[in-house]
Amino acid sequence: MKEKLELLKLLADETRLEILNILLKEDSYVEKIACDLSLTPATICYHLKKMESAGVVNCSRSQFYMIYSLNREIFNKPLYEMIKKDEPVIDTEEKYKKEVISHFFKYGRLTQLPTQRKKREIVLLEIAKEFKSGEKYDEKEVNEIIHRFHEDHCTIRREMIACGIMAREKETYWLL
Amino acid sequence: MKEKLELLKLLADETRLEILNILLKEDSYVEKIACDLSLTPATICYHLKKMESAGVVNCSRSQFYMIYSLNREIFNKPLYEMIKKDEPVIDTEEKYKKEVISHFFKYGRLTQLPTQRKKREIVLLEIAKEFKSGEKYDEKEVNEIIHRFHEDHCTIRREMIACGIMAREKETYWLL
DNA sequence: AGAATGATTAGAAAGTTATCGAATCAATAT
DNA sequence: ATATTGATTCGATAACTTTCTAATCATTCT
Repeated sequence: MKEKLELLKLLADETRLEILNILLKEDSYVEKIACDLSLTPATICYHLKKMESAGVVNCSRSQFYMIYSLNREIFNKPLYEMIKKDEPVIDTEEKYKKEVISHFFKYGRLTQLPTQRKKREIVLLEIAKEFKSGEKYDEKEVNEIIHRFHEDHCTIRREMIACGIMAREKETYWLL
Repeated sequence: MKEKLELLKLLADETRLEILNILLKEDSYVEKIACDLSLTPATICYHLKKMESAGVVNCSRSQFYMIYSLNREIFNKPLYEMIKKDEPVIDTEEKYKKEVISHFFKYGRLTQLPTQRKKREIVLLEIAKEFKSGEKYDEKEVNEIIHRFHEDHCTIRREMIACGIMAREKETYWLL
């Protein structure tokens, strides 16, 4: 998206449009363009460098001169393509997680602990979001939090440890 | 050309692109857009009015709200169309004149006086360019000038009068 | 090597534009 | 009528961009 905006900004300048129209006819070089447009070479150089770094023009040295040429492919897109925001990339993994979660949770409660290991992990990680990373919890606190999701807090607590989501030492639990 | 530049300038702004993408999804109104983008209504209004006057969006009132919508046709052009300078309009009349002139003149001399009235007039007007408007010429001078184009200066001089390109009073000639 | 030529960069000045808060306008509802 | 709600306009400010001059760089020619 950012790149599209940059390209539009490049094109939205009278001098640069003039330069592009010159290059549309034939390749040219800094001094010549400067002369054509009655501007200083410094100014033309400024614009050409800007456009070069955006890939709009290319340049190559020939003897004394830096010959600039158009990268014409860029202009084939319809204008529509230039304004349309790219869709946020759909992460299939993320999508799958959402499906699993919406399948096993109803009204914020876990309906049943999945038997498939992968799904179970997703569900447990969802519950684990209720714990703060770095904080210590005693067993009673852990049970209370888990209980908000499901009756059988013992099984789930045990699974948390088994999956390596939480760790325990004596009576203290924390997120890994 | 100017209009194209104006349109490009309109599109080359992050906020306006955001607004356009909102309108791409559905029509909306000032306050809503302002809220979506975390900007003040004044700012959104500024952009919308700018785009409206360029014909990019349309607006219509509905109850309390000014509903803005996209004018989608604008975005169908390829980007190429946006940068290319419009060709200077080819005047077919002018083109025809050039053809006639290049057909009847060789190396600056009139090869033959066209018989077709229209063509004859074009040729005569071409010769008439050698005379200064507002200046008086005697017959000798007129003949001399015409002679540069053709042997038969008498016929041509007479035709000049007949076609209403020059006028004569006694021995004096002038351009009309 | 050094002179010449064209390109590039840096820094400064001038112009343009996006944004906001405040004031005003326009339509609706009480 | 008057209060309310949303839209618009105005004036000020801050940020950005174009352009220039002057200095520097890179290549070619003598």
